[in-house]
Amino acid sequence: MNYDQIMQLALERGFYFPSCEIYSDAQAGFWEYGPSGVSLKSKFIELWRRELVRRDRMLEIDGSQIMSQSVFVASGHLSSFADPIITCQKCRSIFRADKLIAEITSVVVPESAELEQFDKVIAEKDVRCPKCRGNFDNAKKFNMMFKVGIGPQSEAAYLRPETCQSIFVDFPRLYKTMRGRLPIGIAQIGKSFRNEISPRQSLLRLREFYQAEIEVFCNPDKLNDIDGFSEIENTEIRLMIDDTIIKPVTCKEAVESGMLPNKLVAYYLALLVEFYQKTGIDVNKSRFRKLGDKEKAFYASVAFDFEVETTIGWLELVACNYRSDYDLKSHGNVSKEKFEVLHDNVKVLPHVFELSMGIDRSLYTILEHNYKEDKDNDRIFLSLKPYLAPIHVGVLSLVKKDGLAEKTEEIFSKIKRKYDAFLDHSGAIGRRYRRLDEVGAPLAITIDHQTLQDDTVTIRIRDSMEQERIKISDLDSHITKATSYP
RNA sequence: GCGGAGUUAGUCUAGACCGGCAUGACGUCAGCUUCCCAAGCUGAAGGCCGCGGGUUCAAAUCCCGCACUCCGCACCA
Repeated sequence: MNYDQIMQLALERGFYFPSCEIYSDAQAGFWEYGPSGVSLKSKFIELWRRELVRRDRMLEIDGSQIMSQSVFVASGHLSSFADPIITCQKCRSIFRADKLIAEITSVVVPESAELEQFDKVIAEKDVRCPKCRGNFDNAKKFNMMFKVGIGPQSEAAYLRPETCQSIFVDFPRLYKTMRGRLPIGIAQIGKSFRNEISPRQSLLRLREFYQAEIEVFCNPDKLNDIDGFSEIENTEIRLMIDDTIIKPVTCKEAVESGMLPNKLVAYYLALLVEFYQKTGIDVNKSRFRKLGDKEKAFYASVAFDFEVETTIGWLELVACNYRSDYDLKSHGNVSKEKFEVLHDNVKVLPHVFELSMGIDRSLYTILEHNYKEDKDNDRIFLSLKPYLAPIHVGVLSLVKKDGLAEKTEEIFSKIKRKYDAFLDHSGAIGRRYRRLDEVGAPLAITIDHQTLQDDTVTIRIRDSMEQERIKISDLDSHITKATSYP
């Protein structure tokens, strides 16, 4: 399977498609989820809640997507999330001002300097376009945040570039009112917005995208004091340090050998792997890659990317950043709010370990890793985990006549509220099975002539194509058993 | 943003060099038939050929601009 086949399936079966596609001014980097995509996404999120939020007793919030300017002054995004750029007047090529100046003149102007400083150096040293020798326009800041104007005065605010800022901002209230105790995870699912220069590859690089973020607030002096560590100490993760080889190690070994800095980090990396295993992504094709200093985000002191292998290369699904006290300290300074909490009768400013998950990319990977070409049976099917399948069960009449259609509809209405069921009478039965296979429906029940006599139906299993006959009265428990979360 | 290649129905696609009724397949829908794995038959719907402009009696086709998609570069918390 490859990217194009997934794309075609996504378009044909209602997983996702370009936004505003009927208009020619549609912008790149915006995609919509269709019915199958929404269903898959909701189930993925429910699994995330089960395996991370509830398992670790995290607090989940739902914050605003538009946040005030001060938030991003404090977070550093206004200065650090923007690149100083210069445009060649002649060939319109764009360069990073600081990098080009450093390269040509060896004068170092910091990235966050005032724009006039770049212009000054460019004029003094006669810096010209390396491609065409043209002169440059004045330097500009390209900020990846979308700015919005609030109210009639258009006061500056921004669409959040990451969901975690509301978690930091809300931390004092949550900690007080929810009886917080370190370490504590606060989680959020929602949209983030980044003005990417060149969005690419549908769900993989979007300007508006879903994140599932977890910020673990912890006492920096107690990073090896983790209650649940024994639960995961034998969980195997695949670590890549120094961009060399991927080494499968248990979490216990990783901490003891110093590959991971502490038990807290190991614990959450393990939860992540256990979660992804249950999504049906092949974790044997995954790695935690330790980032070098140049690659890390401006706020991170230690960072691991959880990456998976796909047909278009390694894909980052989760950024795991040890943000230390960077965020709470700066929000404390800018807002004057107190972020210290009492832990074992000592006042501490918590540190933060972050798991920032890209949902859209995860969903793409689920599709790709589960896309199966079954040449023997001339079919394509998605071997999705039954609890993630957009449709749990197809409800089919073998033929429409002889009262079978009516009986089928009767059975369908009995289960349609509880399961994602799909009713289908039209065409040959084999064709209807194939359609269900392509959206990954794990089960199909078929109503035939025998149903009218003894109230039994056949139930077909997607992966094996085998069928068994069960009583209608057992249908509910059978489907529940087959489609419930692990 | 730069360079390259593209954009024709839900999906894939012929036609473009050489301007003249937009082709085929799959899929979809209805009916017949069959009755447990994409069978067959009949019929139907679905396109301002990415958008805008220009040349022309006439543009999917030639020219210009733009948008989008893909590849490479750059960028990427």
